[in-house]
Amino acid sequence: MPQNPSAPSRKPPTPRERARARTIDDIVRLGREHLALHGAAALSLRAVARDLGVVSSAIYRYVENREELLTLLLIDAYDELGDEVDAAVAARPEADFSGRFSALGVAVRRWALREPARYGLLFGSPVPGYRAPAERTTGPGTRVIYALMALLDGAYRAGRLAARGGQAAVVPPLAADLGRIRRDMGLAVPDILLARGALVWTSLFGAISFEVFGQYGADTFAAPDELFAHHLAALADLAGLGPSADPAGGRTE
Amino acid sequence: MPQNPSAPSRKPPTPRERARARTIDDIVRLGREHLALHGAAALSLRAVARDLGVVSSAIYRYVENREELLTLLLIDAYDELGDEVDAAVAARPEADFSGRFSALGVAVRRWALREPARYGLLFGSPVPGYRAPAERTTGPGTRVIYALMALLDGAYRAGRLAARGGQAAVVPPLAADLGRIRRDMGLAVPDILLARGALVWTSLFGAISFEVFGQYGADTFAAPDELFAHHLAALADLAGLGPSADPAGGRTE
DNA sequence: CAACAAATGTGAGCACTGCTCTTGACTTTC
DNA sequence: GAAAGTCAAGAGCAGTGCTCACATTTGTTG
Repeated sequence: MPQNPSAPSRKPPTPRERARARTIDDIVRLGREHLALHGAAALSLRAVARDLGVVSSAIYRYVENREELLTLLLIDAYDELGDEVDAAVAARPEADFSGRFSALGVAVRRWALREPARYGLLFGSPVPGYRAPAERTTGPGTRVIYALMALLDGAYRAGRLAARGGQAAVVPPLAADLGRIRRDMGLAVPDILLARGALVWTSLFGAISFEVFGQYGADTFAAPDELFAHHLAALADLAGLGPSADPAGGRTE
Repeated sequence: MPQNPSAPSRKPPTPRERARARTIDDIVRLGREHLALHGAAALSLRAVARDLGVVSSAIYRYVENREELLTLLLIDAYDELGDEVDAAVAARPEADFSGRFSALGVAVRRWALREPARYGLLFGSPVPGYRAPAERTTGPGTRVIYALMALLDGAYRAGRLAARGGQAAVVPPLAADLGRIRRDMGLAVPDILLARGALVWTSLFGAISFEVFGQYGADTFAAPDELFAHHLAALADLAGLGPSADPAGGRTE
């Protein structure tokens, strides 16, 4: 199955290759619909094959197995989330760090509430028996954290990021891959604030997860927009971005 | 199927009822093992029946369907987590609020890391097609948030909880069930700090979830104990518990 | 253009799942 | 002892992931 596009094969795509790519795109599109409708663990290759108008076994000509389709959908979702977050952040002035942070948080929440099942695939409990291949998912999977870290670094370089609060003196040990991100991006922000950034990152996703996965009774933590904006302002404060420069910056739209 | 124990039926349990209860306990125990081994979505009634040494259809004499078993396991997990958290909190002096908060966070994290699949059932993406019945799960499901809220309320009444940070003046709107908790518990702590408590609550679970569900590459947010303790101290600060009174309070064991 | 070979589609089949239903056996109660 | 209630067994249905032998389509090449 010669379909490795990473090797620099300069050949123009043959019609066969084009048809194949189009079919795979169709499969991913149909899979995305099923995912959004019924959740990750209920994704059925046979159902996708039916919708594709083909017998069930034919799917395996294009997708190795169910895991592979899940990986494709994982990358697809990461990319869409990353695109929306990047666009939302870029829409704010470069120097408006707290505004950009707020935009990032609002964009993640909006995408999560619009695509709960896909959000669950990315940030929920892992699909049983499925292990995301790191070499294919780390790239798109780290776009949002990269955006946040770039934001914090920019604010730090501009002198707009200040350590504050109780135990700033205690330098925390960074997690392995957090150190890797620091190196890869050449971050100038000190470890204390980077750890704060990681906490803010996980806190943001914690708040959103509680809202998206409403496990409890009805809506224990179904935060309305205003409460989320309030949380977001507190997180900006925690990150060191200080009391928000634009008090209305947390509005949803 | 007269098995409702909530009605005040004073009848002593007949041998049949005892045997039946024992069998259901066995099923829950086996289900717990399968859950811990293979995850929630992979829980199979047939497999449980095999382990029970009985034919597959016999399971349905004791458990209505797969959802019912999941509900039983959900309650089981909530209770175990609640017990451990309560015990950890009670082990600290009543007036040591930040110590109790730290103990709560450490207990949740320890349980989550020890029981990742069960943690995923409680706080991960919802199992497809399964909706937890509120009337049976809200009770055990709110034990930890109740413990946290009681902690904050006690600190507030003792004059040890202070609003701090930027936008303390902005009173956030509380989520529906958060207001219910406030009423049910007769909390004295003002809404601003209660909202902070909710943020701290979601942040705590966000940090733990990222660690338990290691979706990314290897261990992007596999926080070592020290980093988690650092986060916990920041969250205590955010909750208004002030800079930790016991700097070593965040230790794991 | 014809022939070939690769790519693609087909249908049967295996092992698994949740769940239902009928049948037979057993236990408690009257 | 008979009636009523309970339980286990096994067959069966519809669904799943996945494999394999076979048939068909299709692009390329002699």
